[in-house]
Formats: sequence, structure tokens, C-alpha cells
Amino acid sequence: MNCMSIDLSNLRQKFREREYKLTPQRQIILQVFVDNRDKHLSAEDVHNIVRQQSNDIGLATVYRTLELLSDLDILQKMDFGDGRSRYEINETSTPHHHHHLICLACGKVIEFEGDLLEDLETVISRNSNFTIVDHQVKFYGYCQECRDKSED
Amino acid sequence: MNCMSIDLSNLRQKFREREYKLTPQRQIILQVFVDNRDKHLSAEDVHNIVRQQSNDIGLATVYRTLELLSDLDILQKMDFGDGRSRYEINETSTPHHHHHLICLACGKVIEFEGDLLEDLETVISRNSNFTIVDHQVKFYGYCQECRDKSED
DNA sequence: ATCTCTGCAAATGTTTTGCACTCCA
DNA sequence: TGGAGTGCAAAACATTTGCAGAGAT
Repeated sequence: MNCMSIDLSNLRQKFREREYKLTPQRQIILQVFVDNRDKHLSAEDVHNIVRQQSNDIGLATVYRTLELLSDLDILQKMDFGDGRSRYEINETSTPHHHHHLICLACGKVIEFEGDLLEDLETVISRNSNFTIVDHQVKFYGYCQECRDKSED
Repeated sequence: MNCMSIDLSNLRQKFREREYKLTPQRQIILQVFVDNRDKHLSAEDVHNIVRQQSNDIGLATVYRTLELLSDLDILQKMDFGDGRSRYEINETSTPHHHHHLICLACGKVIEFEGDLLEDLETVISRNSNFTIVDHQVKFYGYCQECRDKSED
């Protein structure tokens, strides 16, 4: 299994199972996320990217598709505090969690690789009568650029 | 220092330093958070609680106050994915981080005590040219009630 | 008197919804 | 031909902003 591309047959099956259709619009939107794997796209971002490819899709459809893909666990919805939801591909096949460093000065979001919390999940599950299936970590701080700037 | 009440003199000073006034409205809103220490209140929640006490405050003022208190690090702004921002008192005096278990079935948010990430912050700061000042962790899963329900 | 703060209403920006139309199966 | 999917416009909702008046020092 190639980790740089979505497993299309598996994905088609996911749609079938739930009786959803893999329409052209949905495929185009999926492709946007495949082509922008490192980004955290908002609905408007997706809409703009699609329009740049002269494949106009209604904004409402973009929203509906993003919700659908999140429900199917194909995308992960996240919030960086900038007033809009952002989405990225949920890499379930490779179970490495990546988290985010958010710069409090410029708002930049940097990826951070690490699955250091899996053990923690087990411990918490045992102690708290809560079955944990996922986690999301955000670190807040200052990126190098902003640190350099403030040293003027 | 009593950890169950806000250090008022320290707080007044925080306001003075930045040339903000501790107006009646701001005090009332602060008191709401002191009285609801275990909750995660939205702007509307706060507004309703204040109205129940027949202390009407404009919703815009509530929003402005919540932003101010967050800037002063008296409150912490957070997002549980329900489309509105939520706030709770930021316990800086006792530097234990508490995090949240969010039930994917019923949406309930459970507090979880633990400062297991402080070491991690140090490691990441060293490896990534990013100065971390805070973190926020959300665990997603299923609470006992919802687990019981689904076992019907 | 000045300057912040408040309340109201209007504006903004994101997301959702109603409805008619399209497209497959 | 029926039910899901789409596009458009309108609605809904949380949040922000402009402005005039209130309050404090």
C-alpha cells in the first residue's frame, strides 16, 4: 500500500457500504486533499482550489462533502482557532499521529510527527472508564521567525 | 493562597498594569466562572447565567470581556467542535494541566487531570526550533454511559 | 474633560438549509 | 421514475464592529 495515495478501492467500498455515491464532485474534492496532503484546508480553500482548476462546485456541496468525508473518517476536521474549520486526510493506514505547533504570533501551523501518546491512552482508558479511540494535541508557542523578529 | 477562589488582588493588579478597568460587568462575568469552575461555558451560557441573576449585560460586552480575560490569561479559550468557543478559568497558580475526554456519542466533556506532557514540551522545543508555552490535548472516545447504552 | 466601557443594532463571516433541478440506477 | 446529489439563494448562527451615550478619574 502506497502511503502517498489514497487506497481508492477501499474508499469506493467505504462509500458503497454506506450507500453513498462517489460522484465527480466528491472525487474532485478528494483529489484536492491528495494533492495538498501537507496543508490544512478550509472549505473556502477547497472551493478556491477547485475553481482554479475550472471545475466549479457549489460551496454548499463543498461543505456537504467535507462533512461526509469526515463522517467516513477519510478526512479529519480540526480547529486552529481562526474561526473556520480545517480538514486534512486522516491517515488511518499508517498509524503515526502527527500533531500541530501553532504560533501565537503569526498563526502559522507546523506539523509535528510523533505518536508519544498511545501509551497514555491506554493508561487513561484503564483509569477513567472512558474508551479512547483518538486524540488531538495542539502545542502553542512561538516559531523561530517570530522569535527572531522580536529580538530586534 | 486558596486554590478554589481567584486571587482578587493579583487580578486587580493585572488589570491595572494593562490599564484596564475592573468594571461591575467584568466582575460579574468573572464571578460566573468562579461559580462554575467545572464547566466549559460559551458566551451564550455566560449571558444566560448573568440574566438569571437579573444582572443584564449586553451580549457584545460578554464577548468583549471573554476576549479580554483570555488575553490576560485569566480564562482559557477552547473548542470542542460544537461550533462555539468555550471558556474556563485558567489555573495558573496550580500548574497542573487538565485535559478533556470528549465523548463521540453524546458530546459530553469529561475533565482529566494530568501534566504528563511537560517533558514532551521540552523535547519538542529542543528538536523543532519552536518555543512551546502551552498545550492542549483532547481525547476522543466513548464514555461509560454511551458504552452501556450500545450494549443493549 | 478625557478616555474607557457599555449597549444596541447592524454588519460580518462561516456554515446550514429549503427547494427545484439533475443524474443515475 | 425514484432517491440521492447538486446548485443557488436564503437562512441561521456565532461573533465583531460602529457609534452614541454612560461612567469613572
